[in-house]
Amino acid sequence: MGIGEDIKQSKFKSELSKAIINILYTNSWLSQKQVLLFKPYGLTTPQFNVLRILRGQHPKPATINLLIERMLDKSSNASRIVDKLESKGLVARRQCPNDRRAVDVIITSQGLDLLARTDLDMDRWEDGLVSLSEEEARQLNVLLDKLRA
Amino acid sequence: MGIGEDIKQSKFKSELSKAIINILYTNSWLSQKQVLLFKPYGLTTPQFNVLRILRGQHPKPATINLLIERMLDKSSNASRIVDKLESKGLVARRQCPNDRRAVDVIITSQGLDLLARTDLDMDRWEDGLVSLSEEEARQLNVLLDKLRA
DNA sequence: TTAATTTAAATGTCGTTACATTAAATGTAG
DNA sequence: CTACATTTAATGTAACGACATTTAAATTAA
Repeated sequence: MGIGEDIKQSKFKSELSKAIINILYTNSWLSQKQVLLFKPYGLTTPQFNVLRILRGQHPKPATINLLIERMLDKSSNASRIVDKLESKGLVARRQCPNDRRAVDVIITSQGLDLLARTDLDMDRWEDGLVSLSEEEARQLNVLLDKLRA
Repeated sequence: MGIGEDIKQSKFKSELSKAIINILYTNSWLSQKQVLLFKPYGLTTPQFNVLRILRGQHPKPATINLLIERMLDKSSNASRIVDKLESKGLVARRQCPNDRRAVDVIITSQGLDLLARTDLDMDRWEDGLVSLSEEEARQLNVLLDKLRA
């Protein structure tokens, strides 16, 4: 179903303005699916994303600033997301030895375990999105990158 | 700049998983720009979207349910968005004559005026996104629609 | 070295979102 | 008709986000 039927809007000013709405709508569509995916693990999407960044760094720590820099949604509050993850024992905070202002955040083995379990679901979910070929996905990436240029 | 550099992630599991992240990231990029666009008019993005739906219906009214159905982000609370718009005099509520449970929401002339002024800014902003040709935007729409299929 | 500036993270706040519940009107089955 | 279920919108709430402020440490300049 095209974006037109999805939001019941029959005409658009241009393909570009349609594409902008299409991206916002597709984002909402994807996000909704992700929320459902993470919910059984007691994770919100931002929490999941932070955990993934920390796993990418592992065994090196990440500072809060590094988390902010890499988060998809820059506006969310990294400090409080780390609070939540820490209270669940999924990450640990330590004072950064080089710079006492900074905080080293590392993913715990519990955090790694949890992510490992979500991996299976994530893979299954992405495999379910068979509607795009690898080449089409590549093309989509090119166009999105170009849009932001 | 490609998504890889933007979020400092060098490798992705597949082009598809990269595309998913790319959509989420591009959404965040677009949303941020929209927030700045609407701010001078004292509108949030959901408020703006509801106003646009109401203008699309004008002079017919829309029920709350119709707004929910057409909103890009289904999870936001249409009733309270209408509260905000009503308190600013941009929309008006009337009881629906056919069904007394339902509420007819219409955009006021003030609301139409405000939207007319934002139109200029919206056009200018979209015209600023010259990075994609009409054909490329069309292709982007095809790929996004296909992804959601 | 001291004072001023910048940087990192945490916190306070206010509005919004997400989700469940409520209230009222309508629809439906017995 | 009556009772029960469904639908429509509004509301209560707890958590989250956006954004300014604060606190502490590091950097820079005088």
